[in-house]
Amino acid sequence: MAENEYELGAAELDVLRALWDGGPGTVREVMSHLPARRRKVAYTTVQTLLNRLEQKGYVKCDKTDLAHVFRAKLTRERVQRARLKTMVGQLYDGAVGAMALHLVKTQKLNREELAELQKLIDELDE
Amino acid sequence: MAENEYELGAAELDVLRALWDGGPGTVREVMSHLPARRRKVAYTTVQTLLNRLEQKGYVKCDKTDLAHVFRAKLTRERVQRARLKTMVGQLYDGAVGAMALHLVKTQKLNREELAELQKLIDELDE
DNA sequence: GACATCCTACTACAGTCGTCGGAGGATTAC
DNA sequence: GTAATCCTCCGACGACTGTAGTAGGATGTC
Repeated sequence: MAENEYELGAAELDVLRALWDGGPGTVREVMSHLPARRRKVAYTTVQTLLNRLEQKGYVKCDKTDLAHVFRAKLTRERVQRARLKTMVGQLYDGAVGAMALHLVKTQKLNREELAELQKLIDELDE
Repeated sequence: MAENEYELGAAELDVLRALWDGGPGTVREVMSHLPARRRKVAYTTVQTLLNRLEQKGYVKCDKTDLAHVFRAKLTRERVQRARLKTMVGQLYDGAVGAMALHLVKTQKLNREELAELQKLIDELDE
């Protein structure tokens, strides 16, 4: 169960992000933290998404009050890591280096980002 | 239409990879280049996948011979780039630097990969 | 020419995802 | 206390995915 970590659709992921960004909250609160492009979905849609997320183990739900309070169970980092790993396996045959290179090369890092990356490399390098 | 570039399921992606890896080929040839874990699917499954890929514009199909010959229309790089971009948007709020950092930090690059990355940074840096 | 074989076309089916509506219970506002 | 609200629960529906079976045409084999 804890395996299929990356099995999240785009809408589910947006809801999870709303939880990460806005902290725990009710359906309505979560809805208000959705990214703009997703803001116009129906209340019950968000509710459904939240429930599915709960079933999948990404979210926990406190049902003591009338309006249930949802809270992310997995951190953003955890999900990021899993997705990264999936992608490196799917598109780079597991070659992390190739993916990193490709990322830096094609997605235009600015000077600061490059510097930071440089620093990280130096640290790892000694 | 050319938009939903990343809208590929895992199985479809594996088929596309088989085309990238093995070059153009018939259903049967493509099947033989599938990654081991996907090797046991039925012939017609691969056929269906290939046809869907064609409908989506990822693959072109030469129908002159009895056994049609399929060929990838998009390069691996193109798809990688699109996926990277999607992911950076979905999970890093567009912060490419953060994603690069995270990738390098959590997915364990070896010494050579670090060196290569270093070289790339140097090049970009001047 | 009859049979085995290979290939395509079409259909199907269950599971997931995104989306919501309606029923009906709880709370609030008069 | 009655109406308006808000919330949850449940069911649904269409699109997309993964998977595959079947019909039937083309080809090769004796």
